[in-house]
Amino acid sequence: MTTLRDVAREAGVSVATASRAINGHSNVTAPTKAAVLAAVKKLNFVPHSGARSLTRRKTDTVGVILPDLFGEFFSEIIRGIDLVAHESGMHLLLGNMHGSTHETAAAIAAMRGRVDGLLVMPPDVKPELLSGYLDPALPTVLLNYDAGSLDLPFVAVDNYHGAYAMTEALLERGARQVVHIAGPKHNRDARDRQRGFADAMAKIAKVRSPAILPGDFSEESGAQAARLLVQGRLPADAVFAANDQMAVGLIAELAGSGVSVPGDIMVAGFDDIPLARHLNPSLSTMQVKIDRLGSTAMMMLLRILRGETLGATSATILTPTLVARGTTGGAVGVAANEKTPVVGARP
Amino acid sequence: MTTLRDVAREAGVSVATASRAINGHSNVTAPTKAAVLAAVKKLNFVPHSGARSLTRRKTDTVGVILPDLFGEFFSEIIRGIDLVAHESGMHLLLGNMHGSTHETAAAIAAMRGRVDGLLVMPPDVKPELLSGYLDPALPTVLLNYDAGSLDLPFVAVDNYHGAYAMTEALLERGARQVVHIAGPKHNRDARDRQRGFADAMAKIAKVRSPAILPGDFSEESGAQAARLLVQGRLPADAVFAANDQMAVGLIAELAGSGVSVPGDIMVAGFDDIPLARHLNPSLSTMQVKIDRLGSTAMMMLLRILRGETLGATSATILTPTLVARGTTGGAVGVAANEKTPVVGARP
DNA sequence: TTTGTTTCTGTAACCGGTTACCAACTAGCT
DNA sequence: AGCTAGTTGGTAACCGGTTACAGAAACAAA
Repeated sequence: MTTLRDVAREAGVSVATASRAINGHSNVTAPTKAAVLAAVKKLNFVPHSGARSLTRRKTDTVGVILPDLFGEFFSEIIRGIDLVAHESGMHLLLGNMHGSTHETAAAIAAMRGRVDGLLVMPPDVKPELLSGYLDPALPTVLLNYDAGSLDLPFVAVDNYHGAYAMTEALLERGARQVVHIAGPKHNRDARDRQRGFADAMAKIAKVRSPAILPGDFSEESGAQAARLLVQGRLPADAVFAANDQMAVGLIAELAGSGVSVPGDIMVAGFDDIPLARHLNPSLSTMQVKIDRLGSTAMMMLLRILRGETLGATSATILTPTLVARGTTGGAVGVAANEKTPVVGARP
Repeated sequence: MTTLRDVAREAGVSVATASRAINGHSNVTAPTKAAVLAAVKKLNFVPHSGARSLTRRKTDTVGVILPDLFGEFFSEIIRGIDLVAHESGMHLLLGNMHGSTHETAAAIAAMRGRVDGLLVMPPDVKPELLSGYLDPALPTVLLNYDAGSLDLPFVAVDNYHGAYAMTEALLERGARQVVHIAGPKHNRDARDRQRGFADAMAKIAKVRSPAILPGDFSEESGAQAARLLVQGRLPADAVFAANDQMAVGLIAELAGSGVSVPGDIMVAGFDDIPLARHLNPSLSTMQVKIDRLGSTAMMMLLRILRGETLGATSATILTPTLVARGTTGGAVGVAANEKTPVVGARP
């Protein structure tokens, strides 16, 4: 393990000079600099980032704390973050709270001294608890979490208006009896989507208490909802699932029961997972550009780290866009402009 | 920012004692320890991991260097790694070479002093170059890369035998003229799969030079192969695509041209991406348990870090398993035991 | 009381860099 | 030559922890 002292000795200069030569400071003569760089090459010296960040009080790393790593949602977020981070020469330190609220505190604490800033996605953590975990001295941007009372910058998805818009679209397509499959009760996204649905039904269709079936975002819970629908003979001409996964399970089960989609029942989801466009018929859904969630948050964090103040942009809300496809009779098959992009080195 | 000295002063002890009390060393009296811990709580002290790892010469972090972050392949690898890392209290530092061979060196160098070990996936880097980039003092396990001459531990997928087995299965199903859609020329996985295909054709069907269409792992290149097939009137009763993505593109295009799958042509892929089972008909493929790739590599790295020697297990090869589904006439629809698992907090 | 042993705590060096501050040297000028 | 201004490079302190070593305190034995 060669250190800076080794390089300095080899080049016949002091450690200070060696450091300055390597970091391109001006006060080093050309020959001295050359000698140092030669020594660096000869000894194969690579600076020790840990030591460097200790003195510089900068790690060039941001911590990313996610509730889980399962599925394409998180990989897209990470990709979005990485895209921006990479441009600025930042590294990503991954922290995973593995679904446990308790581990959130540990994950955040473990980041101290390792990162310059934090990107945290704490879906199930109560705001008052969260603020206790966070270090006020460490710049933090929240992911997919409306900070509300806390005045922390955040990026979130407008689940409410997205659900409202989708419900509206279903009604416009002629649906009268729209059933909603809800997500987990404690989940904010799920609750907002349900509210958007209910409000749209009340305002537009003048339906006071629309049918809402329970679900937990899993495919299986979608299938279960389908069974309830069919066996319970619940009158419905459209189903709006709180996420695509459940819509997928629902459709498969409906097909098994001989119910035609969209002929008998229209179906809509939320998220636009890649699978959505490949279903037959393809799934209508609210498209959330998940990578944007990550890249936007990262950009905000970078601005904070540069000392800028965010002002109004400290609360960024991304609006999902409606994608009408086959399950609402909107389009059939895979549209030409909807191919998935080339996937780098994916074997 | 409270430091250990602050805590020591508050508790009226020396920094050494404070450090020992916090780290649970035995040689601290109960009252002293209590005083220190009280000070820790009062000042809200969190140890600075950067400083700590400098002296301990241990970072409790492993670097993960991937060629890209796009798609479910990488997220599954990361998840597999994290699963094992988390159990051992290890953190993950993400490095992305963004497809550029040149950046590989930079990404690896940037890890020095930040990590205890490295997990590297360098699909397009030549072995002789790679060994130049790597620091022999830093324990490293290669992902999805047969180290060959280099004697580095690695985990790889047996692409050759997987492709062989799939080709064999197609022939057993009655196919006579199997066409292969190859992956990128420079890609090792792609080449191995092609070899497996060609060898199976030669050995089993006694076909010397079977038809091989070019591809690049993208959906679009699968569609293009379909066009070649249909317009070029290439005689074929089965197509084996080097990955699922291409199979997906192929099937969509064939359907558009009125070719029935598996009626006119059987189709098989490789990887078993989640989409595969949801297609209609569902896609027959070689299942690669991608998360296992990551978790196996991480376990190997942990053993090295603990000072164990890997011996024979230093080269681990994962065998893909054949999943016969609809596109080879194997099964129709989604089998009951093939539902995707519940997806944590995915909104 | 003195000595030996054990147990606890403090001092200071160290991890591997960065950088403030100062000394030495060069060059330019009177 | 003598003096100042401007460079260049060295010494040493520092980042925030850990830990080897030594010294102090407590207690038992002689």
